[in-house]
Amino acid sequence: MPTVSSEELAAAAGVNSAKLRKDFSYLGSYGTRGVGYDVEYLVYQISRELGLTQDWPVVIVGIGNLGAALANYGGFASRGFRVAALIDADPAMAGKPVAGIPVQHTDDLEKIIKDNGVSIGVIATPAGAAQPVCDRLVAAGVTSILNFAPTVLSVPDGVDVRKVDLSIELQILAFHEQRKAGEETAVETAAGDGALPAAVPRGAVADDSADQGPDGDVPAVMPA
Amino acid sequence: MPTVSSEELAAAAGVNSAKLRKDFSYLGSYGTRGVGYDVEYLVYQISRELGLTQDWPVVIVGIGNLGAALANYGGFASRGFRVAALIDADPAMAGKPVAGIPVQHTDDLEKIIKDNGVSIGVIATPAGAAQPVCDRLVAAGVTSILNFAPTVLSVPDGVDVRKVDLSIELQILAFHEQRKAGEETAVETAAGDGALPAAVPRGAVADDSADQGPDGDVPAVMPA
DNA sequence: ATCTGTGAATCCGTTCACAGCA
DNA sequence: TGCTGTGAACGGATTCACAGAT
Repeated sequence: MPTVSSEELAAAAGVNSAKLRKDFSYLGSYGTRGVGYDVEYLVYQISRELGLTQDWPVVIVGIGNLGAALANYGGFASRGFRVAALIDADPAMAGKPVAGIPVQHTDDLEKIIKDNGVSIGVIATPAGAAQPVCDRLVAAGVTSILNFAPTVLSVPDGVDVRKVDLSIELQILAFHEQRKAGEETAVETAAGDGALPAAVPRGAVADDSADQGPDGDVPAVMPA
Repeated sequence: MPTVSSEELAAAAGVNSAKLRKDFSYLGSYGTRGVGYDVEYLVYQISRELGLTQDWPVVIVGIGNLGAALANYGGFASRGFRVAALIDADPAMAGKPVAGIPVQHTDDLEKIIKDNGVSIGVIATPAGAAQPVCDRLVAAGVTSILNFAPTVLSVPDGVDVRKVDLSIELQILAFHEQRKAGEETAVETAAGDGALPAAVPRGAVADDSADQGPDGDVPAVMPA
């Protein structure tokens, strides 16, 4: 398939074709009227815009189960990420290879960051260690942090943090699950008060919309 | 602190106080004019609405590094989730305890689901195994699936899927990182063409806004 | 005839601003 | 006086609809 129409792509992505065309138009005019988009060219342009054509060295700090899972995760390499180093505070881990990469000790964190020109760090430590590790990463020059620890990190301006809370995704599922259950029996919302005025406009569950995944149909209020 | 104002909560959450009040109002009138919201009561009401007061048994299928990390994750229990079973296809794993729970073999999947009344399943298998596992979970009665495998699952109507792609969060960071770098030197966007018309309205990076985490400032187009 | 690119219209979430209650 | 609850105003994002290109 050398070419795709906005219609086809939109269906695959679960969005309106006009939106897709408008979004693409912000990147430039990469389509051909009457034909569609050249797949290979489009992939290249989007990859470039997203930064996938660059090489991003990352370090993973905290090599427990999760850190090891991340180190082994195949999806990184294919997206332009290179695991430059694994770092752990446990001296017993030092030198032990995980996913083919020897674990290094936290003592050398600053040197590792600088030697590899790392600007993105992944924190997979226990909650207590996260903020100190974060501070050291930032001091050493890291400006983007992916945080898996269940803590909200504070960082100076100019540093990006994204927090991944594995249980939030489950919560979202449970929330919908609860609604599905509530559908069968009439209301039965709670104890005292009457039925809710409107609560969550409804739709999310039934309106399938190939959504899968973070972003979308999530209430905005909810502290990070 | 027995009571909070919408102003305080809004500041903590990084949103506008009017939005917070309006959102809360969808759940009912749980505040007191001139005073604020009773913290304990509010926590209870929100917990109930989100389904945190219920007990949600979940199964985790695929006990590799990631599955083990999830099984050990402390955040689940505190949010009302209970890991009812761990399931893996490797016979050698069977019986071995992970996070204090013995791993069971895939052969017993259907029975496990039914015996425990599980409606939420977590898939942490390799990509190839995900769809078959998903099909079996759904056939056995699971109606919500959290998918960590790098595959888009197809499920019948009425089943919710959320896909967590660990590398997407990294991509988002890299995207911002790229923009930060581009800021210093003038344009230098790419090779051939001129500057982009508008691309991503700008703001996301500088406008801190205690954002941390999924949802928010993510381009909507991007197939799950 | 087909499918892109985009101004115009529309929709919807956010914010304003204030009436109402404690 | 202080702060909630909410109708009305606003503004950005989505969708419509069609001119323009192949």
